[in-house]
Amino acid sequence: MMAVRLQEIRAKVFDIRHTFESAQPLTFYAYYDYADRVLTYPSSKGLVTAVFNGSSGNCRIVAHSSGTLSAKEEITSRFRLRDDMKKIYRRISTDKFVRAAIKEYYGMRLTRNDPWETTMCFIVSQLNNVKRITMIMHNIINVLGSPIMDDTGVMAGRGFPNCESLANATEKKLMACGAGFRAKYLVQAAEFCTNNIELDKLKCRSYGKIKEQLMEIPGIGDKVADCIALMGYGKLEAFPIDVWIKRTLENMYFNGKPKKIEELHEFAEERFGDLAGYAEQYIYVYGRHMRP
DNA sequence: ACCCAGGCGGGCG
DNA sequence: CGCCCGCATGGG
Repeated sequence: MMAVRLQEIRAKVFDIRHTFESAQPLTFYAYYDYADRVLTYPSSKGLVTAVFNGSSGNCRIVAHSSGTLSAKEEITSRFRLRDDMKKIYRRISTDKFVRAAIKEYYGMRLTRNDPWETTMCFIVSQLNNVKRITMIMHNIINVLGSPIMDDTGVMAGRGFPNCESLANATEKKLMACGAGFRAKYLVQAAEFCTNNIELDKLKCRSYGKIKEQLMEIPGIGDKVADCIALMGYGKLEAFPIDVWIKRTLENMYFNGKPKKIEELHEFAEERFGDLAGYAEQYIYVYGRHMRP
């Protein structure tokens, strides 16, 4: 029996529950036990497990992972624990509404995710709900994912299938996973990425360039491209505008008057600048919480 | 039975 | 261009 190497991380202004409930890619394929506070998820290099303890924004994390991966670095990066939340809150607290959202969801972080996984997650998300998105992602992983071994060589789970695997999967197989009309987009996007573009190589590009490239991929439009830029590439200036954000912005800032997506992008950029993505995530969860 | 869900692509005026 | 429609499917 091999000794499991545990690593400890301490973080301020971090709430795993708020983060996990905020409908980011992790929500769709990780497993979080609310009673035991244990999070388990497959990453590209192995299976990661972490236990979260703490309250009022102070968090103590004990993590370990299979393979060569450093659990500490993985968790720190995945949950953006190097971000200075106090500073971010100061910057985006432009009004009462955002301040209330921060108070309600204090410690919620944006997460960093693999660009390809994020792409699939948000194609699946269109005209869909979180519960079903989660179900579909799990099905895709179980049917097409590659095995991940634990330290003793036993299969502990499956990792997200790469774009070649999905390009070779049939639309029918993805329909069987519950993807519905999005199955076609998933296969087309996988084929496109296999043949025309290497998503990891976009990491060093600017937000604008990344969004432009992503929108070349079939099944990806303005909103999904911004989600991928934000949560897959960590571009904090991205501001995805879905029906909820649109409705909330119109209600909170425009007296309920309908606005075009383009106008709302300009509004967000001007108001929240290069931290618009954080503002969006707080407005999103709070807007849904306040459901009209 | 109906309506909705973190949109997108295609077709039409 | 801008607008409108269909798209699969499970849960309220």
